[in-house]
Amino acid sequence: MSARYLQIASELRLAVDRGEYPIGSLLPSEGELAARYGVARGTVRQAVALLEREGVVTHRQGARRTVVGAVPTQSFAEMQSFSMWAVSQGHVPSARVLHKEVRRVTGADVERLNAPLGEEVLDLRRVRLLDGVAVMVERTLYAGILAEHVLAMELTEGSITERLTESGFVYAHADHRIDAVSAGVVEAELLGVRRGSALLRQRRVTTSPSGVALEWSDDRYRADAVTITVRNSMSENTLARLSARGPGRARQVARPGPVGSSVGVF
Amino acid sequence: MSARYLQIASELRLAVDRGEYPIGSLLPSEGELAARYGVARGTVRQAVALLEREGVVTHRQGARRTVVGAVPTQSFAEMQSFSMWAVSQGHVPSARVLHKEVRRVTGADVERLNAPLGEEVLDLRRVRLLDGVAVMVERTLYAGILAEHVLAMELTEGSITERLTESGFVYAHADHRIDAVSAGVVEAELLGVRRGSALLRQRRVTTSPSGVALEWSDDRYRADAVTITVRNSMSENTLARLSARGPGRARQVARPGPVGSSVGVF
DNA sequence: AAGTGGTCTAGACCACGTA
DNA sequence: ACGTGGTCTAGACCACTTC
Repeated sequence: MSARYLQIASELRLAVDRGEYPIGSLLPSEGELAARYGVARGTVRQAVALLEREGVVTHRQGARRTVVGAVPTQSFAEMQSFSMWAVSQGHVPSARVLHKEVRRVTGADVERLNAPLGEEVLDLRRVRLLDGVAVMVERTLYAGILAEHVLAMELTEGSITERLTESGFVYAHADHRIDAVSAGVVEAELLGVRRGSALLRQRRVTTSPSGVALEWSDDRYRADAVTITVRNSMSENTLARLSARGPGRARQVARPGPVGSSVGVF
Repeated sequence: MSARYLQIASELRLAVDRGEYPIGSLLPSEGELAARYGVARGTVRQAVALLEREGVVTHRQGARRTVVGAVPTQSFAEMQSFSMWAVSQGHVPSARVLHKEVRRVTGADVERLNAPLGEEVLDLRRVRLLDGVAVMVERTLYAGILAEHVLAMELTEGSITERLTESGFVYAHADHRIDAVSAGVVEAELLGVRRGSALLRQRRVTTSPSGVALEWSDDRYRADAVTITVRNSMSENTLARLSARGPGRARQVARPGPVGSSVGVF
């Protein structure tokens, strides 16, 4: 049986979805909820803290919590895996392999993917399709410990992440860097768009619970295929906006180079 | 004086930055920290929970927490305000006003900005500059209650958000939708890039603690000017990836339209 | 088996918002 | 002034990891 505070959070979440607590209305007080569910106030606080992190309610010290609505956040796994995401959205995902190679991390990888120089990795490049339409080109470097597992898999369908999870690898953390790039010749061809058109790029480093990096990836989406959403709040911010040419304190944006040029071969 | 758990979190964060707890090392146990700081274990748990949400440490039930490193997250205010962000990064922000008008929300706004039809708003469009270079075009709709305050301000420098905060308006929540678009003729001209080149678009709805929307905005950055970063974890996810043409369950991506076309007049 | 984090209790006092 | 959330205590038991 799951923890009591998770049950309470679920019940409250459902009640919000059902419209029992309409958007803009106030949640009952912690004391009242504690009495209603027969638990200590601390347990209720765990439940509402969870809803707050999910963006369902807000807090203002001294006043009751306000319902701000249900949010379309996804599980960590769905954010990590294109396949799992696609299935959860009712689409049929697939892939076409472009390149597959075990090698060591080079200088170019360090810059592009933040991967540590010299590490042995599996370099996998694929085109990803949604209901048969190419929407993304991805390049993923899998850490050495994952390489043999991935190499043994069918790579054109199903979720690599899901199968790695079943093999006992746990993904715990991910850092995402999101920006826009222009499609190069190769990408334009693969995605069926014009050269130079806008792509949404998501670069990601995923780590295990003990902090070991498992994957470095560079995904480039057709601009019309996806939108990434983030919700943040005063009490909770995992977002940052960075100058593209270095983390601040410098004048590096003072004279930007030409924009709209090709980003080269993917 | 700030809360004890915040002090403890700060001390631990500094200790990590100083290298006292190197990346990959284990944090002392909760019991030990409680003894060291002379507080109850619950207080220590509040502190480490904060560090966990910030992405500094991970958790694994039964094992000590692992240090995964310091992260460049920004305050909520810095994410909300271009000016405050720029200053914090060591740049000089400024703005040029393109359009300023009090009017009612139209159908086009609803689609573009998720604003409620018919609401009275201040429509402000500006070009934003970093150290004198145009890097972003923004369109912001300010809720009626903010309009008179904003109209009374100097709009070419300084932070509107900051001044509204000083006037007592509190920003508590923000929903961000991030994608890539191609520069239209007007945007290309304003930003000094080629027509059709990639822009990073960030659309945002900001709400007060009581859930009332204060601002709807559409910011379009030169692709070479900024990167947005997000950190998420298994226990904490505020991220979602959406099909651009509706929230899933549909076949709407099956036959995407032409990509790379102009997005029209900003 | 021992250590550690996860959950929960029952109570206390303080800071803030509302009226 | 009162209600409500924010913080903190001291102790308990369980689930999981590690040895």
